[in-house]
Amino acid sequence: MGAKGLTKDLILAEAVACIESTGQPVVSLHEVARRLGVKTPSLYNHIENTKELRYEIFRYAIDKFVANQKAATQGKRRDEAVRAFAEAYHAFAVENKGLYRLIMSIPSEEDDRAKEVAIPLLETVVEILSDYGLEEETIAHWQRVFRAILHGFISEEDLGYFYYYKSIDLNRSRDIAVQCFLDGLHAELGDKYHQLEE
Amino acid sequence: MGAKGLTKDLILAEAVACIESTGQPVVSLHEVARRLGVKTPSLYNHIENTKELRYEIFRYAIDKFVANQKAATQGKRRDEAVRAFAEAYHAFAVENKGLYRLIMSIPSEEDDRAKEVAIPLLETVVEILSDYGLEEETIAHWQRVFRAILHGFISEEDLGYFYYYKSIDLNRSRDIAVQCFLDGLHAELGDKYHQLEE
DNA sequence: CATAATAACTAATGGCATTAGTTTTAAGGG
DNA sequence: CCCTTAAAACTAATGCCATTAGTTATTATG
Repeated sequence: MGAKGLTKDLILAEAVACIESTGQPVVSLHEVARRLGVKTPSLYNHIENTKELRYEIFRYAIDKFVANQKAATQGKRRDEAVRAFAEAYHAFAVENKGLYRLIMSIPSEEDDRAKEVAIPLLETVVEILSDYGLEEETIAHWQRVFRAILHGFISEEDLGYFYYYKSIDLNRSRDIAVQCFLDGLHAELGDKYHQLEE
Repeated sequence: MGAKGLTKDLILAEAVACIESTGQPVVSLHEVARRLGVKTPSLYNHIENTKELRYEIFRYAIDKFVANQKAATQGKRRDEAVRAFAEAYHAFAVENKGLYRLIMSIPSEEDDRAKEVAIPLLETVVEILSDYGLEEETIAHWQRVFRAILHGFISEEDLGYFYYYKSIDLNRSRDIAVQCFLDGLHAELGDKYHQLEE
């Protein structure tokens, strides 16, 4: 029915491409329209406004992130899964800077829809920690600790706050952080830890 | 010389007030001018542009943050200082949401000036960790771990990503995170830890 | 009191989001 | 195969904001 065959998916794809190429979590309709060879107002036939587009990109980003994390931890359990998760998390954030930044800038600004979308991300962590046989409340705490470490590290690194001591290996620091988390988790487990490892 | 006695400091103060009241890390010149009862272009007699104003606010925010952290850890050492630092860090981020967000959004975007300004923030952490008698490289790693945990936690909390399991105490999670860090640090110290505690 | 420096202003431009209203396109019925 | 019609894409316009150029007003100082 239309003229140039513009669709919501095409707009989304172009917006994502834009975000990925700039590394910025934002993109203007102007820019997306320019890249698609249409005028800005034409986009409004397919999307509500920038906020909705942002939300759609957010959903896409979460899906991609979750898939990435699931693939990385597939078939792994406990410490091995934790380490793989951390590794994949960092790699995703580095390779998809714009999308990761978007994921980490949306929820507070948007309505509760965004929070719903992000649940699977949380679940990937909870699933791994569930394998340690901890109580649900304990898992809730440690899942927060784990995510705080992962996001905090990549965020500070991305911001340039780990720029000092630049001769000192960042990957080594990250390994220490992850090991610190694992040691803490093992301590929480107490005797149960050794039973698990048998 | 002037007409209404506008100064850079007045503009800065109003911009800060604006950021604090909205909790957002950004403020428009329009808004600042309106609150000061002048027209937007008048601001340009005192500042270069929005970027420079942002930079000035950033400096102010860092100063306030560093003062807050120094005051909180004054006279304390090692674990006690670490815990006080963490507590004060969280309190600052909660009570000065706009400024904290600004601190955590600037460096990567701005030029290297911003990185310089942020050094004292790093130093407050390094000073505390220096008390453990670790090698400089080890301090560099653990300082990164500590800051990652602190920022990661407040950031996820602020974003609403700790919204799930909302019945489970956030402060308890934070205590676990800080204790996890301390345990990791103690393990790094090995035998030296017990010597320090004597 | 006059002047020069500077503050603050008005006017204007350009980028972007958004809306209203118009034209174009193409799908489907006759 | 054409003609209708609904949706797509467009033009025009508004509003918000940053920024610049050029003008007016103020005040310190000679």
